[in-house]
Amino acid sequence: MSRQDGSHRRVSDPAHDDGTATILHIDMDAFFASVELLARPELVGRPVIVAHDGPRSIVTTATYEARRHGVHSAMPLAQARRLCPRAVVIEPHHERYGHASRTVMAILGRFTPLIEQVSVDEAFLDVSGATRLFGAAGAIGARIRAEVRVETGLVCSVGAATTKFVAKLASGMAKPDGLLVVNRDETRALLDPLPIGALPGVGARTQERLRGLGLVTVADVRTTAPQTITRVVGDAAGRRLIDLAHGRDRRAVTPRREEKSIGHERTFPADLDPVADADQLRAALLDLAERTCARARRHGVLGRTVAIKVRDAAFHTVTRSQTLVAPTQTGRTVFTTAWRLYEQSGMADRPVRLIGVRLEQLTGDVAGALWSDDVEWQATDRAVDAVAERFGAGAVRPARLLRGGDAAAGAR
DNA sequence: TCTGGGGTCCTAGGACCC
DNA sequence: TCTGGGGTCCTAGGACCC
Repeated sequence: MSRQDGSHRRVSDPAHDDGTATILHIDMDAFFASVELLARPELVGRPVIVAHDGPRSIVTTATYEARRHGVHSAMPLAQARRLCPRAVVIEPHHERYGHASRTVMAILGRFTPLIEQVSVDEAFLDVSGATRLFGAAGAIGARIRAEVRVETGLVCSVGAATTKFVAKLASGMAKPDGLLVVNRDETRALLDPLPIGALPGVGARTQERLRGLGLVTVADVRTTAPQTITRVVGDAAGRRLIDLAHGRDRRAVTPRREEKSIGHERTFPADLDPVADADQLRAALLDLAERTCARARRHGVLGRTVAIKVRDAAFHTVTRSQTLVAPTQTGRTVFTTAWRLYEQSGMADRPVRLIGVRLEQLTGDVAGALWSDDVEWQATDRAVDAVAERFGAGAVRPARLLRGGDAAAGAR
């Protein structure tokens, strides 16, 4: 293994890279926070937290200065503030992240078309066909890091290995601002001592269950009888875990994956009373349905199943879904279905903390929509989309949302 | 400490069909 | 009259990831 670490200006040893690593994982460091610092350079070196500032917010990203105080992603903002009172909290700007992300992905595209973007700040590259032009994976990783830094002012870490899983592991170990190449014959030695939580798919629950079997490290998983493991974590998960523990991971880098569902959800700043705040609740659900469908239309997909999610004051969460006779991308239809599901959910008499809508079973078959009974709304939706395109989303909104006014808008 | 919002995948039971 | 097994679809919930 060879590590290039920005802070020490150590250059990775090209002789170490034996060419067996052909998959790269690129992961931006503290992405949202770093993008914000580009616009606020005076904050560089200070603890910075990116979070929407609400009573129930969580930390989206924190700079390493803030992380040193124990702040991390998904932590309640209130707690983060206690841990690091001096931290500057910045409101997220998703358009900026999207823009930076596209710039980074374009840089990656110079090396291979085989790019699988996992999220705004993360991607896998299969460079097996690019080494003749650009050298081994380690060399490509180093170039990517340099070009990203020069052209965006942002820092990323890169892992290279023979499989996706190990490449991702390597980028994580290289952080911050590093590069790590793991050759094939180094894989087992790297994996064996790691805690089982390092395996993708092993979260808190699974870790607990495996610990109940006395399994602590990846080596433990590798050397345990498969049935023992599948018995506690299920068939599919168990088999995958064992494979990963052996360093086996046949998942290919797949450039475009089709989306399976689209949805929106909202947590209210304070719980809504099902009776007194019924209008607000309806307005919120309609807004979520409209936004979900606007996105579906933009993506050219329809959903056959409408699903809702309701979370009560006690954080108890329930989902309900209904499959329609014909797929839809019409806000009105999704809203009516969703509202009915809510009323029948058994949650309709309790204070609501969160409500959400999701379109599932997506199909690109627009012809299917001709059979649906919401034809008359389709023209309206198209008109709304056209105005939104010219004047920005929110220029046209259903009357119900205006009436309830800024209660609904303010909940965002 | 008090828990966001966007998703994916898996499991399990029941309905229904052959 | 009671009882198969397999396959597919639908629904609910849970775990997990970024």
